[in-house]
Parts: sequence; C-alpha cells; structure tokens
Amino acid sequence: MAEELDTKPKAKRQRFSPEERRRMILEGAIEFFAENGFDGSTHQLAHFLGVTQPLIYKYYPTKEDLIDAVYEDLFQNRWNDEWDGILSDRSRPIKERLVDFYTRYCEVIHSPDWIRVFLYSGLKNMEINQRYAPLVEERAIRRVCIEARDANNLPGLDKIPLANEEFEAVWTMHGGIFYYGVRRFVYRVPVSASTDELINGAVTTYLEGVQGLARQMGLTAS
Amino acid sequence: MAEELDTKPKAKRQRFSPEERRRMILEGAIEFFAENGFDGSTHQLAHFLGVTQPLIYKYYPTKEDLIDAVYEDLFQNRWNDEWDGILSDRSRPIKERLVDFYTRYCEVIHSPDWIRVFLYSGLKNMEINQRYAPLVEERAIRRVCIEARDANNLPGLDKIPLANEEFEAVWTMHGGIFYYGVRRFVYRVPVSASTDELINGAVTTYLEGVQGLARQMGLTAS
DNA sequence: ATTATAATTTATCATTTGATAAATGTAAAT
DNA sequence: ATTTACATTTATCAAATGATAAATTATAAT
Repeated sequence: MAEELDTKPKAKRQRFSPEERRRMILEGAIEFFAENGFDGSTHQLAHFLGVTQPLIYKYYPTKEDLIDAVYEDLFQNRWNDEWDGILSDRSRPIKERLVDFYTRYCEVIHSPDWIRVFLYSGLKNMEINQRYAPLVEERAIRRVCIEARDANNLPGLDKIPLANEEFEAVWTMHGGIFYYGVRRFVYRVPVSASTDELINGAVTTYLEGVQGLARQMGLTAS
Repeated sequence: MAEELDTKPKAKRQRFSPEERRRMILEGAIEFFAENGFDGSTHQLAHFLGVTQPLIYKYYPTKEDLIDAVYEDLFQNRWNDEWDGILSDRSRPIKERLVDFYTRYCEVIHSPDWIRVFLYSGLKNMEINQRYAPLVEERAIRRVCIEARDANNLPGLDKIPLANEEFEAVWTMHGGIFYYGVRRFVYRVPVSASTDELINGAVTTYLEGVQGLARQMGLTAS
C-alpha cells in the first residue's frame, strides 16, 4: 500500500512525435531562458519540462543550437511587412497610423518572453540586436520622420536631410514605448497606464512635440 | 637563458593593503560583471584581475557578498539630493531645469557599467530595480508632472489629480533617455545624436507635447 | 500476441564552478 | 640580518554543468 503513497506524482513516460517534442522543448526553453537567462542549466530546463536532460540533446545537439532556435522563433520574421504600409498610408491621419503601428508592434514585443530574451541576448551576444536596431531604424524610425515632415507640411528629405534631433525624437518615443515593457517585465513594477494609454500618450506627445522641434530647428512650412 | 623567454610575463606577486586590494577587486568586478553578467565565474574574474581566485574570497567571503558590493557601489546613494531642487526651482525656465537635471542624471547612468549591471540585476534579481523605479517616480517623474502643470498655468494637483497619461508622458521621455544608453552600451549600435542633442530633443518634445496632451485631456489654463 | 522501431530514461564523464585549507613569500619591525 | 605578520598563492574538493552511450519501454505494424 505504500506504493501509491509515493512522494512523486510518478508521471509515467510519455511518447510524442519528434515534431511535437521538439516544439514542446522549444516553447519551454523560451519560457525558461526568458526567466533564467541563457546561463540557466539544461538540467534545470529538463526538470522544468518534466523530462530527462539527455532528451533535450536528442533534439538539439548542443545548448547553442537550442538557444539559436529560441532566437529564431522569437525574433526571426517577427517584423510584419504590412506594418511598413500602415506608416506610409497618407490616406489616414498620421496619429491614427502611428497608434495603429505601435499597437501591432507592442502586441509582439510587450511580452515577458520577448522583452527579457531580447535583453538577455543583447547583453550576452550582440549580433542579433545589432542587426535588429538598424532594421527598426530603417523601417520605422526613418519612416516616421518622413511622415511627420509631410504631416506638418515641412520640406521633404530632398530639400533638407533629416537632422539628428528629428531622428532622436522618434527614437525617444520608440524607446519610451520599449521601456514600458522593461518596467513591466524586467523590473516588474506596477505601471499606471494601459498599453493603449501609453501608446496614445507617447504618439500624441511626439506629434505635438516634433512641431516645436521643427520650429526650434528653423524648419518652416512650405 | 630559456628562463627569460617564458611565455608568461611572470607578474611577480604584489602586496597591497587590504583596503586597496578590496577596492581593486570591486572595481574589476564591476567591469567584469557588467560585461559577462553575474554568472561570470570567479575564476575568470580572478584571471581578469591578474590575481588568484582564492584571493577574492579573502575579501568577499561569498560571491553573493561581492555582487552586493557591486550593487551598493553602483546604485546606492547615487541619487544626488540636489537634483530634486533643480527640478523644483521655479526661478528658472522649466526647459532649462529639465535639461540640467537630465544632463546630470545621464552623467551617472549613461555608462556601460551602470546600464549593463542595472539590466543584469533587473533580469536576475529584482529587489534593487523594484526599489529604484519608485524612487525615480517619486523624485523625478512626479515632480516633472507638477512643474509641467505649473509652467503651462494648468490647475494644481489639489484641483485635478495627475492622470495616467501625464505620468506616462514623462515616463516615455525618461524611458527614451534610458533607452539611448541601451542602444549604445547593450546593443552597441551607432547613435546619431550626442547626449546633449538627445536630452534637448527629448525635453523639447516632451514640453511641447505635454501641452497637446493637456488639451486632449480637457485641461484648461487657469 | 509478437515484433520492430525509436522515443525516452538511466548511468556516466570531463570540465567548470564556488569555496576551503595549507603553504609561500613579501614587507615592515626588531 | 632575523623575525614576524599577513597578503597571496598552491593544492584541493564537492557540486553543478554540458554532453554521450547504453539500456529501457511505449507505440505501431505484423
């Protein structure tokens, strides 16, 4: 009768197809590494998965391979090409476009897994984030600068090239939105506003503020 | 004659006073942990210091103790009380005050050591950052909100309490300024603006933008 | 029911890591 | 020059870690 009173739930061995198991390990690894960083041990990860440690190595021959799979799943092809169109669609008010874009963007990045793994990878590795920042600058920041010029009837880039301050103003908005995720998922402190309020506030402030900036820079409506 | 041709510089044993050595180890640990995270091994740290690993344990009985010392040196008492006065000094234009404050603040936080250790500690631990965020909110964010109300002749807090959007607008500026450090010292990508340009841009945009926000919220000049 | 495939576990290893004790050698005091 | 104090190193350890090989057992095909 003591057999059923064992301390462990006993979790009998369960077989899955290679595809399923591979996926299960990857999903678990994302959650585990997001919490513990890439220095979390494969033994602990296995325990977290409810599986023995050598099994992980059956599907990912080295820890490095597993980490690469985590990177790919989280960051590769997560930039939706439709977002570019949203920003440039001048049939809509610019504020609406920016809110729309950042709402979709935040649906991707404002998760504990994404933010934390992104920072961990930035701190450890650097290639991924070094590649990511220029992508953001090219596809978002720069585009916002251009649209802000147009929305305020300011000269186009062919007349006057983008100034550092214009770039940084967008980066500041962008960084502020990113940082909201850091406060929530890294520091884990209460935030006073919802994501919608955050985006609305950041976009409103930017659009209003960039006019003052343009004035300060001596840009005049054309 | 082969003795002088040894591969190692031979670096003969050097004695320092306990205070000096303790300091040397701490400084090295900050740099080392900032680069490698707190999972960097004490063996590697010793090598980095040009010292044997047990020596570290003579001065810091456990790795935890050393890490705590790193925290304390970087984050404890780094908030200068004079900063509070700068923000609240209504004899100066608000823009000048904000620029002044953030210039000094950035002198502290915009260093690879500070930014990286702060993020590492946030990701691993959380107590420190959980304590730090409310400090910033109380002594900076909130104060900026109040001063922005005053500078725009808007009702005081006794009339109308601070709205989430007002708070978030400042947090966005603040986060944007922080994120500039992340781009430089974590992602290690080129940034287009200098720290001065960044601060000027962020502050200008915020001050201009918060007026639009107030308008949107229905706050009227009194 | 028996067999065959292969998913999963058990057992094991070399290295690394945080930590300790004993030996060594430097610098100051006598 | 000798002695003494103690800063530093050498030697070592148990536990943890990434990784591999062999044994086991669940599942599907026969």
